[in-house]
Amino acid sequence: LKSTGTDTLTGRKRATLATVAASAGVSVATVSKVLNGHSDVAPSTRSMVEAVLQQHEYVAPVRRSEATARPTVEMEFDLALNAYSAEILQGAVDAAAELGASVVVSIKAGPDRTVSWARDLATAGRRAVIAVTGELTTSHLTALSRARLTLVVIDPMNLPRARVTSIGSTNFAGGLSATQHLLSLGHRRIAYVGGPAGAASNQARLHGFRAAMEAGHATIPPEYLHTGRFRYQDGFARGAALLELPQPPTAVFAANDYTALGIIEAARARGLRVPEDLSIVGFDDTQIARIASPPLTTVRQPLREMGAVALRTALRLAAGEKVDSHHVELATELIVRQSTTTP
Amino acid sequence: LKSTGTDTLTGRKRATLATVAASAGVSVATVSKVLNGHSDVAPSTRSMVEAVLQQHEYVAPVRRSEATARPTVEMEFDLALNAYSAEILQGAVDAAAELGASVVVSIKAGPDRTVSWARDLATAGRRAVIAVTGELTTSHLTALSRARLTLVVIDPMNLPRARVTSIGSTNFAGGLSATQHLLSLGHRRIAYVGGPAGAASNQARLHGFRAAMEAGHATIPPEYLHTGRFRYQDGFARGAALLELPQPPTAVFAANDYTALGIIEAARARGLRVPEDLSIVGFDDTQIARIASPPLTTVRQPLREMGAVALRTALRLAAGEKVDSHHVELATELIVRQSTTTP
DNA sequence: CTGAAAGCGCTTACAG
DNA sequence: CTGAAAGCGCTTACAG
Repeated sequence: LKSTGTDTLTGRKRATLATVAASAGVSVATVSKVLNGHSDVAPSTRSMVEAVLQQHEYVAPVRRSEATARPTVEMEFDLALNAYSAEILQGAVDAAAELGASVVVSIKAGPDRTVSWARDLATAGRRAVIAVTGELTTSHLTALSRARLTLVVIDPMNLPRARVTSIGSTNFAGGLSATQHLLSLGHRRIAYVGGPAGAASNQARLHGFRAAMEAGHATIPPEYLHTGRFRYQDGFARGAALLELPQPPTAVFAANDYTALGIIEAARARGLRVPEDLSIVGFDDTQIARIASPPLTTVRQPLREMGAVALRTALRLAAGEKVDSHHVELATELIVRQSTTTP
Repeated sequence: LKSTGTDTLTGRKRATLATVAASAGVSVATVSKVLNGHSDVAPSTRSMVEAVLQQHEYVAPVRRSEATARPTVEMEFDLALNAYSAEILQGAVDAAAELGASVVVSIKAGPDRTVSWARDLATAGRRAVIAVTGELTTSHLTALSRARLTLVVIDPMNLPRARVTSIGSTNFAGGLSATQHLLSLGHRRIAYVGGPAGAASNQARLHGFRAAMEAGHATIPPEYLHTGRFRYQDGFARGAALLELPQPPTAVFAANDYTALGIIEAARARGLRVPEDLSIVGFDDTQIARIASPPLTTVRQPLREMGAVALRTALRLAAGEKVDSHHVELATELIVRQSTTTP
């Protein structure tokens, strides 16, 4: 006859009003009033009860309507939304629609994730959290696991040591094919304008670049190697610096499309033509690659599909199913447009 | 001691398992099993009970957590997500975060909205729906009003005759200032590459263009007027056509940024330089305007703020508050960058 | 301001 | 396959 109240994922019992009341030395009724913000509770009692609720990690019970009807996943973006986020989100929303699920969008605000943040999400009935391109901190992970929320990360900035499920793409292969493309056109002086030195995706792209250059017996002068933050401004500034060099590159591999567009503009501002005077390859194949002038040769990341896979994986994990692999890498593909030609 | 179970909005009693069981002539236990998909129910009983549930419009009880903690708004985009949607969404999500609300993203899939679609949203606990740049059909409105859901539209394609709350921007003033800018640079041969002929925002921009041209005593040859669908390809195709003309324009006002980028590329593909050989003004000031090559002179719509205002208005209306006006227009502003110069 | 107690809406182990 | 009944977790009118 008893309902266990057991959390399916962790096996730990969920705190009930009764638990909390006993622990706080008050009646269940009083705890209920505190939870509902009723005014007829002494301030001192209220704060004491609130502390005990915290301590027991009380979460409102999940109703069937929440539990079955429309699973909801929180998709959290680290930065302002843009064409890149839009593609990933599109994939997740499409996949959710197929499964009858919902996607809530949020944008990381505070400096770091707190336990109460995660608990609020659990209370609001979220099944899982998908973090996009975020930096995974220990507090982030702790908060989520305390709240018993499933986490899936897309293209994380750092590779977490804990066993976190992540979705990425074949960045090394992408860097390799972008560079091989430039080499095969006859370029030898090729620069790389990358992302943050610590970013996992940037490292993989850089190593792909290096591997192709070595295989092609092309040297990389140190002044051809730049880091950045995946932004247009980085491309503009680094691109300008590269073009000032006594021996400027004839081609640049940019670590993403925004950076590539910045380099295009740096070239245009100096009266140089792309691709005649400078070839540029980007990375991502967001919408901006197609509408750039000239249209950008770039390495396609299947962003929509990454969003879709993340959503499906998150839901599967939240339902207690196993997934084959804790890290999935989808294939990248070189898309040749008009920003590259022979030197 | 009784809890009313009354729907606060309609005053109608919500059906409970007991109601349904009595009506179906079975026990409460059986209804519960049907709802939870347990296997120990005869198929005939199951389908009969399901029919009665339907008929009584049974909805699972709403928990405190759903009812108070986090109001949720459904934001529905008519087309695939892009840089434009991203800006609006960003504004809505930021405003929601301030109010402790959540934004669920969906993308219009089917040809038209059904009553069950709206009821599903109500069942899932949505407080309101925000429709972005959609075409408002009667069935859309009927479905929402039947489900007693608040609707706010952003930049709708058609001006609904019913009293719908809508958020837009000063498109006429924007079209005017874009054109005045080109005229003041000395241009006389100015073309307009617009959106759909029936789109309200396009009409207002076109009339702003016309008003400025008339005031400046500049004539508009009919072949300088084009419609489109706000897409890059439209700009590319129409731009190419304009440049083929025996008497090509020296400047083009494009009805949005995507169209403007298409025109830039059409010019570049013909060996023309922007702005030296052709000046171009866009509309929206999405991120792509800043990263275009050259950076695009454009009319800024405060897209983020439009998203924020829509969200706040939707929540206010859903809470039963009155709003001052059923149509709000936020101010546009000309942003001069590098795609315009003297002819 | 507090809590005992009634009650609500739902679920479930079990008897038939 | 069905339902009476125990029970869970929560809320609330009311007595003190």
